[in-house]
Amino acid sequence: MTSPAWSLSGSDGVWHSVLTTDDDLDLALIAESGQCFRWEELPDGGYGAIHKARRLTIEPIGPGTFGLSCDNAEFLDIWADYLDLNESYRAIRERIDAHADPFLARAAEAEKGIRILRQDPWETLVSFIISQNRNIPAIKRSIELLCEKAGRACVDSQGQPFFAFPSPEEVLSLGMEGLADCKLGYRDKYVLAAARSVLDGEIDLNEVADSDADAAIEMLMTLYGVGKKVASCVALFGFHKLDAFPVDVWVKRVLKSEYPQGYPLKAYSPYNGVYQQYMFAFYRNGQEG
DNA sequence: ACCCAGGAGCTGC
DNA sequence: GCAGCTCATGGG
Repeated sequence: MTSPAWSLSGSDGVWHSVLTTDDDLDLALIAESGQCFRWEELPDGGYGAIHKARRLTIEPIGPGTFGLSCDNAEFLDIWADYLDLNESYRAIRERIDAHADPFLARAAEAEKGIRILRQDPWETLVSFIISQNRNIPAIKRSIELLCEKAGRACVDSQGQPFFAFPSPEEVLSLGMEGLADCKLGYRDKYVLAAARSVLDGEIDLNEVADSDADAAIEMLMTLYGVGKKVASCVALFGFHKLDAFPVDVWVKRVLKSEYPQGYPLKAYSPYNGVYQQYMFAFYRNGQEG
């Protein structure tokens, strides 16, 4: 390993800790990437990110510099891993050959700063089951309702209350009646079934974690209400299988318009999921840049 | 009013 | 097997 592309300093009088990095890190692009549903934009340009039973406030305060609401110890323990800071996304971008694939090069340049967060597998599974057939505001609303209804009440270091994502037990104990308040529509039975499958051991999330992208997707697809698209998203965002390549309507458009001869999945392994994120964002954001 | 978003479950080949 | 339907649901 080379030396990390990031470092921490102590309190600057305003923030508890300050992160400095020269790798790709754009909070707005991550928040809008569709991979996470519990990031909230704050009035001062920062973001509040909820992960398990913790909440981080992070705000850009200069080039490659970010103010943090946590201390160094918590950042090293939790958030450096969550933000996947030990992976160089610049290096992943630089593998793209701009002559061979000018479109991907353009997309990656326009969307550089996206990272694949290391989110909780169970939370990601339920979130993407909820996501099917819906837009992001609707997904966020349902997830918040589910957390309020079944998650543990928590308070962050600044005294702000929030709810943790409910465990499989907590979801199961809600039952169909409790889930009805979460505006899940017909997906309620899928969410309940996922909780049962995890608790029954019908699916072993640790085994999914130990598998490669294709095997992980296959296992996830055995769950009721989980098809290939949702399984690929869960593999990529919940199990950090960077080679998983979710195909949704936007990516279908990309493949049809930009790669009529076929997309070189083999050549881009094991980073297909990262490149998918650039292309997805580039098309969805209207191919600016 | 209308369009958008994935998966299940069916039909017909 | 697999292509092509229909259904269920909530938000913009």
